[in-house]
Amino acid sequence: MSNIRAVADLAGVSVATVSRTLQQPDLVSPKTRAKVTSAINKLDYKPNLLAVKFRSGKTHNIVVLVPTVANVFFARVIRGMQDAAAAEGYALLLVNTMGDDDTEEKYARMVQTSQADGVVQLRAFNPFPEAPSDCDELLPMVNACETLDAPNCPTVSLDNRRAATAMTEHLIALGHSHIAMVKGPKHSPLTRERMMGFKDALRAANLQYCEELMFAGDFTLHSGYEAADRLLSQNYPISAVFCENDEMALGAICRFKEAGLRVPEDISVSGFDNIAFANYSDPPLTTIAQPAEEFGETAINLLIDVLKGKTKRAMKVILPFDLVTRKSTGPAPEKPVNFSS
Amino acid sequence: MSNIRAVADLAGVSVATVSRTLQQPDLVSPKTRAKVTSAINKLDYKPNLLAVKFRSGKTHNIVVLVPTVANVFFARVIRGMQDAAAAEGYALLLVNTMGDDDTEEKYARMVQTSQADGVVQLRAFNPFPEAPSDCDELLPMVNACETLDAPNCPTVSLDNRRAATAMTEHLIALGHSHIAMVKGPKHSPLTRERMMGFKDALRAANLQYCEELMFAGDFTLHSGYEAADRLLSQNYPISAVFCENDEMALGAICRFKEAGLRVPEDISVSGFDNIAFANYSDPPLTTIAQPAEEFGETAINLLIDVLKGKTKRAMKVILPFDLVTRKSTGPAPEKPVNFSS
DNA sequence: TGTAAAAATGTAACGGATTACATCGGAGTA
DNA sequence: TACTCCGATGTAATCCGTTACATTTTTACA
Repeated sequence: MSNIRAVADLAGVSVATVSRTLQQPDLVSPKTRAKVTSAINKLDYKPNLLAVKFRSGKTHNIVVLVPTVANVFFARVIRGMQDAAAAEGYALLLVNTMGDDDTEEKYARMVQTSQADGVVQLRAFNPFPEAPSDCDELLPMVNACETLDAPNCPTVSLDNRRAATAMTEHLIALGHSHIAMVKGPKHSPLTRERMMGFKDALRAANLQYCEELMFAGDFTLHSGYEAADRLLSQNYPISAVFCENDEMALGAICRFKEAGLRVPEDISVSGFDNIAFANYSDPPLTTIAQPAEEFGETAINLLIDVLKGKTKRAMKVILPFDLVTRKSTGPAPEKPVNFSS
Repeated sequence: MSNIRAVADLAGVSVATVSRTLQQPDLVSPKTRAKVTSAINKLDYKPNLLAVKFRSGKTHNIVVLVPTVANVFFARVIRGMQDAAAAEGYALLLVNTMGDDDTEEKYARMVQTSQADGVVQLRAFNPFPEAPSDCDELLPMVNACETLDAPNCPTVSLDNRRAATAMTEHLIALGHSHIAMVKGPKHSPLTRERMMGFKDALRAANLQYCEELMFAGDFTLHSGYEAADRLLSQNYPISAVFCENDEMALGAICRFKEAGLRVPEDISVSGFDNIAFANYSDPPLTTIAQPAEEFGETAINLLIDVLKGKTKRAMKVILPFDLVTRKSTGPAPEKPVNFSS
């Protein structure tokens, strides 16, 4: 691999001139510039960016911690991030962390070892354990989608609570009063917020919240299927199920159909996220649309502001949601089915 | 950020000793080692990996060019790659290229600019345009999933042709003789190979291949839906549709149901890939299972062999497939429906 | 105790590009 | 002609670890 000295020799100039030809061409006379350019081409010279980044201390890399790239919603967020990053000359290093704390810490350490300038974290976990969470200085990190409770880290999130309220109100308006919920992972803030919104709506409608109607899941198709299975074998009558994401809703619908139930005639099912499959399922899914690409764009732009020192305080951005009603929710049946009977 | 010299000063030793303490501790006496370690902790010293990599010329980074991380199949391949890479101490830099040639060339250039050691390419495109494709020297690249026709690049692929034959034979065995195909992108080798396999099976069964029954798609849900739409408005009778991936199959099923057709009673539909949704759709999808994680592992291991100079010739690995029969395919109806009539 | 061998540690060159500062030469002006 | 100024170019320090080689210390054994 040829280096800048080889180019300088061939062109009969100093290395400084070669560097300037590439970085600030207007400081170099046209004649010299031509000689250098020709030497560069002849040698097929490519600057060693590792050296450049080492010297300058700026990598223009951003590490993105993604719980699962398999999640269709995250895939959209990633697309948004890529556009924003490309526009600012940053490269994205995606890491599929499987939600593992150690993996996230390991990759976040790329910042401390000068391999990346900042981190976008899509999960509510602080991968910089030693960093003081009090407000001294901003972390080189932005948190998106799930809300991390850290005052020194900008955040982009949805108003999950209100969104869950809107969905629940939709179900209540259809006449449902026995509503179950399939929740996400226990420690996810998303789950907490969406559950609060769910309770808000129940309370406002004078409906009773019932712990037995809450079913655990983990955002996968399979866990939705299993939750529906447990739901079918318990004693409370239920006419609607609010799932905390689309994958679980689709898994649940699958199980209900196996049991001979019709969606939405016998039971209404709703999701959250509005993934592509939601529009092609049978029936198409009522869900909450999130501006996924915008999440990504906003996160990257916030991070770049932090990296450039433009921001002093950690911004908390909240993006709007949209209730998308399709065919998986409908009027409550006369009398909610009591499955186990 | 403290550096190795600061540590050396605090510990009262030379930088070489600090370096050795970290790299080859057994060359350092226990007493010195203790002093150095304590200094490292006191200063919270983290070696600048950019400097390390710059000096050593090895980055231990692998760039992975992924057409779309949104594709559920690729997500599984990525997981396999991560396991294999982690085991060998390599970090994966995932790039969502959107199948764009320029983006791929740009990121592949990370190898030439010393920012990465090698590339895994999941698409049939050579992102090193200037590299001679004749056999002189192996490219620092491995090609997986789609088969790139480059003699100097190791490849991991499925026997797509035989897999397509197996699927077609399955349909023929169910009595179908009017079989349509929803294809992938025109220039994808996958499409070419699967179509050849499709034709092989038709020929072997003395069935006529008919160009009018081939519908274009691009591997998205929507394109499957649209292909089904076109299929419904043409003149040939059809009793089965072989879709080149699961997303398109699910999109097609959606459209067929809208048209009031029953799957599989009126029309059988099959997919390819066996993504998670395939098992939770209505009806569950008959498809070809690919060992996705194994694709990833094999690709990484082949690449590391190349990077370490262990391999001289470009290996061509072919992984096995598995026909998974579910409920979306069934016996051919007495008389295939002619839709437009 | 002396000497050779082995172990521990230090010195300094090195990798590739950037950039502050130094130098040189030519244009412009009095 | 002499002097100033500016544009163009060169010199060399610098970023931070690694490592070949040199030097010092310790160990082992005659």
